[in-house]
Amino acid sequence: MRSTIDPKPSLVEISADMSVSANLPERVYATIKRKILNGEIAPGARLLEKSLCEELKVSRTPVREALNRLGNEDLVLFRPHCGFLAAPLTADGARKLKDLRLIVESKVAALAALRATKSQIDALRDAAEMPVVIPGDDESFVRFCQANSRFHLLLTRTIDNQPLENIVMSALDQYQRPAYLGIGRVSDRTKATKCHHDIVDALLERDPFKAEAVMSGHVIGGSERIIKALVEAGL
Amino acid sequence: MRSTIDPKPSLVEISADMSVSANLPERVYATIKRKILNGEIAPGARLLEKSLCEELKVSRTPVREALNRLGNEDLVLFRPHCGFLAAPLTADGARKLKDLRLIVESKVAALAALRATKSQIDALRDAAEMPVVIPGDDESFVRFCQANSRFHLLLTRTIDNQPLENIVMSALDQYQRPAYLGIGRVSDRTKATKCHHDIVDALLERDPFKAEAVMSGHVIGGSERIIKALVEAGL
DNA sequence: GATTTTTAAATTGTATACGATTGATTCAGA
DNA sequence: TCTGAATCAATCGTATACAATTTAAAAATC
Repeated sequence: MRSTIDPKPSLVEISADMSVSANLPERVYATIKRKILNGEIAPGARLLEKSLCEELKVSRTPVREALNRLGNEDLVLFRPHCGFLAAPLTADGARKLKDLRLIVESKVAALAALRATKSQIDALRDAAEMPVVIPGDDESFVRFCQANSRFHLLLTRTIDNQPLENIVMSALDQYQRPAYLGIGRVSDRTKATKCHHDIVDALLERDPFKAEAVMSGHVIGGSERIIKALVEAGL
Repeated sequence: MRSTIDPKPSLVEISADMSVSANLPERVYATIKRKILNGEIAPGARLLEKSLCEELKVSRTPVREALNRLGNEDLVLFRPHCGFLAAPLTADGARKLKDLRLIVESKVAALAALRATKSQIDALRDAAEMPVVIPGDDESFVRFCQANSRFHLLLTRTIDNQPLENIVMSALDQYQRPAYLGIGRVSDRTKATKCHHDIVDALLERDPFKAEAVMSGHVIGGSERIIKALVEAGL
């Protein structure tokens, strides 16, 4: 995410309303991003600058800026002289995303166990509980994903490191994409809630090893299912 | 770094010659980046689009694209309607960079111990040796920094994960900035070389815990010196 | 002399125009 | 009918023009 001098909002929290307020490039960025994440723009689809301009009623300048920023987040690919593509969804990509999350988030959990304040841990406990998912109800599933992202983001925030937050946010965004497309869309609410609470417990006990181990299991567990589903879908 | 479909070059390796070849936005990006990293553009300095255009003999479009990309790497800050600033150099920023490197690179080392192939480890052993630094000779110091970055990047490459590589590259770039400005510019060649060899040994022994521990020490050791120097410089 | 207001210059924000490159379609030839 | 080349349309790459905003400087007031 591009750095601004003013406080940087969390993507998870703002992506919904962002597309109506704020300045032009930000709005365009948020809109295209949302369309890619929720599958409105299919993986691998070509992104025509002109179409996006007409759709969003803006010129090419802010559209190109938005596409460049999305390129930095690996949500779109860029090929010189050929334009932009929505990033394809592949099992290999999901595997790499899992590795990235494993590396970053497991260690984040460990460090959080050493550093998080009591009030931060309290906030995490509140965020640990995952909402119920009603089968067939998209809304409830979206809420589930957002609640999960929120917990992971809140945990990352205890480290107080904006670039780190951006990395985790970006990974979580990408992580949700298959699910939004109906691939590997299993929400084991009980298990996720338990993992989150276990992590909170580890923080309270100031046990970095436990925090790291639980987080590793949580990341791997969730990812394996998605990777498997992607393989089965022939991706 | 922006994703292209074609293989992505390492910044450390190409930053020198990049500024003459390649396409326009890439060239502009590489040039401005180099100027910020080596201190030619001072930390906190305002980056006027017009000046950069005149200097590089291009229009504002590629310059703005480059500045946006540098914003994503936290090398420039962006304030709406006020333009871009070269990121200031602060002790707090260095602390956060240390945390980021600690989180990412320590776990990269651990994972590398589990996954690196024999030939990758051989390549790392070759890259472990750091060149001598002749006091007062900038060239030799630049070579020292590049050799260090190269080792860390090569280690990261064993994970085979482009976004991860980009994160480490970006962190290494920022990490070098104070040194290029003459702040905390101590090159303990012997110590660095030993750390690198210890990591290689850990990989050979397939010992993720040792790899992680050595890397943690290496990152913290190097950073502490720089943070201390920044504090003493009143930043 | 300090502070506020006004005014003007400079800079960024956005749109658009033009040239370069690419990819697709058509037409000719085998 | 299939292959290949040539042409054409569409899209991207870059530059530039104009509008909106800000900063800073100068003047006026306290």
